[in-house]
Amino acid sequence: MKKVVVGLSGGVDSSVAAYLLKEQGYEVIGLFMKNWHDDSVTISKECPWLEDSNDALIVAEKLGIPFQTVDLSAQYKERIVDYMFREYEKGRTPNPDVLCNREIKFDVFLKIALQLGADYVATGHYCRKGVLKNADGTETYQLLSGTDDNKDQSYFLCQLSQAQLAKSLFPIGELTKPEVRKIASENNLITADKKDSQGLCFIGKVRLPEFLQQKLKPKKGIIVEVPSNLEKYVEVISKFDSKPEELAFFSEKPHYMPTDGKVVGEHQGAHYFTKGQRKGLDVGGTKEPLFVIETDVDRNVIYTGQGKSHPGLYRKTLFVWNDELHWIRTDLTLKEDETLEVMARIRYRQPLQKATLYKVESGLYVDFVEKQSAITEGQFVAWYIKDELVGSGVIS
RNA sequence: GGCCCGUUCGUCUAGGGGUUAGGACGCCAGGUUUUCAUCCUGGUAACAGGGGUUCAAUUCCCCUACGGGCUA
Repeated sequence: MKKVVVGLSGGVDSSVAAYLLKEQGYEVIGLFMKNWHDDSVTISKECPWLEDSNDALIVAEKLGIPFQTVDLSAQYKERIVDYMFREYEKGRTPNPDVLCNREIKFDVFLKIALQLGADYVATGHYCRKGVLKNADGTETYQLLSGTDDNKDQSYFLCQLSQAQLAKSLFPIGELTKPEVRKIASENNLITADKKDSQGLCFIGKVRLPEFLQQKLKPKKGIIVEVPSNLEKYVEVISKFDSKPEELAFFSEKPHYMPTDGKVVGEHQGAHYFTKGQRKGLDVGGTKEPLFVIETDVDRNVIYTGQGKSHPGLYRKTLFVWNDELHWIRTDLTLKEDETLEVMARIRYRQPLQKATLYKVESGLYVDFVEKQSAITEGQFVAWYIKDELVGSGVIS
């Protein structure tokens, strides 16, 4: 009998995942990860993890499976929280949950599971795993989107490797959220009606500026409103000698100066803001809302533009450096000058966008057919072929 | 120092003898969302101050405080 360790979070999804594995005849062990204790930074109720671990325990008892708790908060702090601070400090916007999957759930946690003698780990992610048989007898694993495309969470797993996928199971990937809840309630799992968790995985909802203030001190700076008719936005019709040259041109973002607009307000630190952000600027009196179009953490200046369609918000092409480029399907890795037609997204739940990948020596261009709003450095771009996530990278 | 104009939610403003004084942006609160954001719904909030006229004044009139034009 195959042994599976399922990460029970205390939510419905992982509860049902455990239930289904049990039904399918696996030997199932429930393992709860505690990764965060500090309630002082979260918005909602205090001690959410205590309630969650209790629920996980009750579910495990109900299913008649062994249950354990592990405390990974040291690793979580080191690999996720510190990474967040480092990225924000650089003026980038990290995605801790993508990292949490790569570094914690499918690394630290996976290793613990294997030590417990498990063949697999399982989670309550809405995604599926495909297996391709190779001619030489080996297998290639696919990360496929969840059947419920309203809940598809493949994006958050975009940094997993073949080795990690090999050891993973996603029991609820074929189900929709309502179906999962139905199964939970039919089997009297107490998590059946529990509200979906939101915010940072394991930490919960936080007010980012307050959270970041633990490490990044406030620093007053100016907010500049850039007019939408700035000369820098005028598209120069240029001739390009090569495709890479053209892509380099379109992936370039405007280099703003405070003199490109007028000062409309003051902020408490450019590194607390992210591109595309509207709330928190505290600047009123405009006809349309102001959106952040650029943050300059060196000069500590935030550049904004008025309205959803401000040209400063849009770009057609982005670039990923080689060392931040990741292929799940290593067999599909592009070589220099090769291209690939894909569907891509730059944020969780963003509808997939038509794009072309173009590999150059130093990295990879992702060239979208439609201009994209708020392409943000530090976030992950993930590309798909049909329903398969084949690779991803950090936007530079 | 004489004769004109302006002062409305935090901000930009609409209005005009009887209005729940409207909107936008901001802010706040919910909702959506396992990242950051976005997005949706709702809420908060104002007639510079003091006198008149009038049944009634934010609106009309007269002063007092902050912003624009001809004049010695």
